[in-house]
Amino acid sequence: MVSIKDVAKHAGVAISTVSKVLNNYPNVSEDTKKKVNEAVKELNFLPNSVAAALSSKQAGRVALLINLNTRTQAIDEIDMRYISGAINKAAELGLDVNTFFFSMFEDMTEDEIVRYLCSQRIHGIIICGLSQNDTVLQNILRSQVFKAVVVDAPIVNESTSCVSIDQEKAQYDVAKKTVMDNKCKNILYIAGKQNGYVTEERLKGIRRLAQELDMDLLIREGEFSEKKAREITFQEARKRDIVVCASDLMAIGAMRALMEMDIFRPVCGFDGITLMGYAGKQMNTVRQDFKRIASEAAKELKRLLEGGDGQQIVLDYELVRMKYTDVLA
Amino acid sequence: MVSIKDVAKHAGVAISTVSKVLNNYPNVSEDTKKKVNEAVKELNFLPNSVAAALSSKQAGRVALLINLNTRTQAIDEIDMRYISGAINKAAELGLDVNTFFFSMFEDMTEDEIVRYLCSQRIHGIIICGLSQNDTVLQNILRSQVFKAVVVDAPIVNESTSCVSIDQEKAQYDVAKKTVMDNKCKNILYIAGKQNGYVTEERLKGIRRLAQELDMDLLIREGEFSEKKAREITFQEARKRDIVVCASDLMAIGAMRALMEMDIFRPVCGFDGITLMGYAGKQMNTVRQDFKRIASEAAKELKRLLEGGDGQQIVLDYELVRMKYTDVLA
DNA sequence: ATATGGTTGGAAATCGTTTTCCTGATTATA
DNA sequence: TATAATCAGGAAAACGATTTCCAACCATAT
Repeated sequence: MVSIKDVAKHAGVAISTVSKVLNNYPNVSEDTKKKVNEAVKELNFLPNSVAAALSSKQAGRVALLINLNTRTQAIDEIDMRYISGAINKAAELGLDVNTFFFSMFEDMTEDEIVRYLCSQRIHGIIICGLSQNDTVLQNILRSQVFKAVVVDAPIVNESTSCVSIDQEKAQYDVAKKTVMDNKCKNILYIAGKQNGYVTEERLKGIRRLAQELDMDLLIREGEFSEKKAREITFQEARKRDIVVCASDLMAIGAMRALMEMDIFRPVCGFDGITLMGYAGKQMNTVRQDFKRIASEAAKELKRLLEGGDGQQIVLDYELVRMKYTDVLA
Repeated sequence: MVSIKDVAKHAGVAISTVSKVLNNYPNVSEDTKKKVNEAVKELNFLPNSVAAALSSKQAGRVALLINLNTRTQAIDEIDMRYISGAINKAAELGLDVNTFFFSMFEDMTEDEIVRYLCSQRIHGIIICGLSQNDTVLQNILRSQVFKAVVVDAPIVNESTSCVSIDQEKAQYDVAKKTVMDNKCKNILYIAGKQNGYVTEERLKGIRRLAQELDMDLLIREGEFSEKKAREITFQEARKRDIVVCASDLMAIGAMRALMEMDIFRPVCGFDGITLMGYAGKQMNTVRQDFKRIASEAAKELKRLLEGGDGQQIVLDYELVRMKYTDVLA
């Protein structure tokens, strides 16, 4: 393997000069720059990133922590968007990404996790799917050992940023649109899982809507489960004008139940996953651009690593109506 | 950051001794081992993996190359299983994994890709989704610069292994079962994409079946597209007893078409993705354990990196019948 | 002609390990 | 008892970059 030393010899300059050229330092004449660059070309030299990392100590190594949804593979799509968004952007920014899953740390203590990540020379992390009761990771973030960007959890401090859409407003918007279009008088809301940040925000949204329109609002906890939503729908939907769900998966469960009950109720979901196209009937939902979210997270992490302060980033969403022909495009 | 030097000083031994203890070398007395381990504990020392990698040169760094399906996010599930399977296993084996997507290399030449991976100090790669006409990557494999394991492509040489199920037999099996159960006389086969390895193998399988049972076989190319399969079904299914598809996604397209035509034909798919549960009707399919496939690939790569020779690995599959209630479990 | 200041490029230290020798000391063998 | 063989542990040279510091050089101002 050809090293910087070989390049230096071949170009007839010192090692340090080569390094300077490679890293665009000032104080190098155009002349020597050219000599070095030629030598690099001729010898087919590529810098050893490991050595560079060791030497410069700012490795730019980043961990992508994904809380793989274990509930159903039907929504792998979301995790996949997170992963591809983060990895692509990070590569573009010259960050070296290692992907991990929460499950790997399941039975580790805070200390062990920190030690493990440190031994991997991780300096920054992107966290997708952190739940409010995951105290272990929360403590790690609080300790500020790492620069971090959290998706969909409201954690901001000196070295931690978060990125998300406005969950409250999105829930309000999609429900309002559906209610208006269908002239509903009361609402069945199938919420997410207790204590989750997005669950709470979306609840606020639907409550605001109900209050504003002076509608009766029945809230049941669906735990983001298709099955649970299905059951709740069987129990409650007859007496209700609309079923608003805190996730697409639950919306699908609700819709199938309604079809089996052979009654019509408008249903709206949240997320905008492809599976919505297969639900049998059209539904309104909030399309989140998960790829963009992760990509922004990567960008933000880069900023933090370069010394920026933590902040909250809020991204757009889109109200859409999903049907089978969409997925055929 | 506390280094091996500090540990050595604290334990009253030489740096090399600490290193030996850490790496379980022989020729260290229990006594000094204990001293060193205590020092490690007390100082909360964790080895710098970057320095270790630089020094030992056998970084064990591995690239996971995923050819993200761009067709539809409905089958992200497959890529996700590949990723989680490979990453989890690799972590367990102590391999350091970097995930890349084919799209990143789209407009790079062979040389550039090799150079890029080398600069990342990648020694081994796992490739998922390599197509037969991707000559760039094929050449890289042929050049044997890297140890590699390829999923679903029959490439074996000194430093390359492949892992896959027996595609031919699986297609034969699932089609035979469906044909038998429904007493069909002729077959509409919706094939994959021309020149693909799995496409060819599955074709062999269905041909063998047709020949063996002396059935008429109409083959149309579905290109793994739901839409295409849908169109083909509209055109051809009326005159046929069964629709055998080379992928679940196509099977879903076919099934929806049949439902719209309001005729019944048995349909069978291939892959075993969750989406099958949402198709509306039950279908037979071949369940591939993608996670296991990737996990075996990681294990095999480790073996190659340790000097083993390339080989072909064939894994099991399972015939299943998928329905909506399955996905609710 | 000398002092001053700004470029340019090289020498050498450094990052934190691994690994190769090498030296004593201890044990086994003849 | 002499000699060989084994073993524990240390010194120092890698690994391949980055970075600091310094010397040499040139131009400009005095």
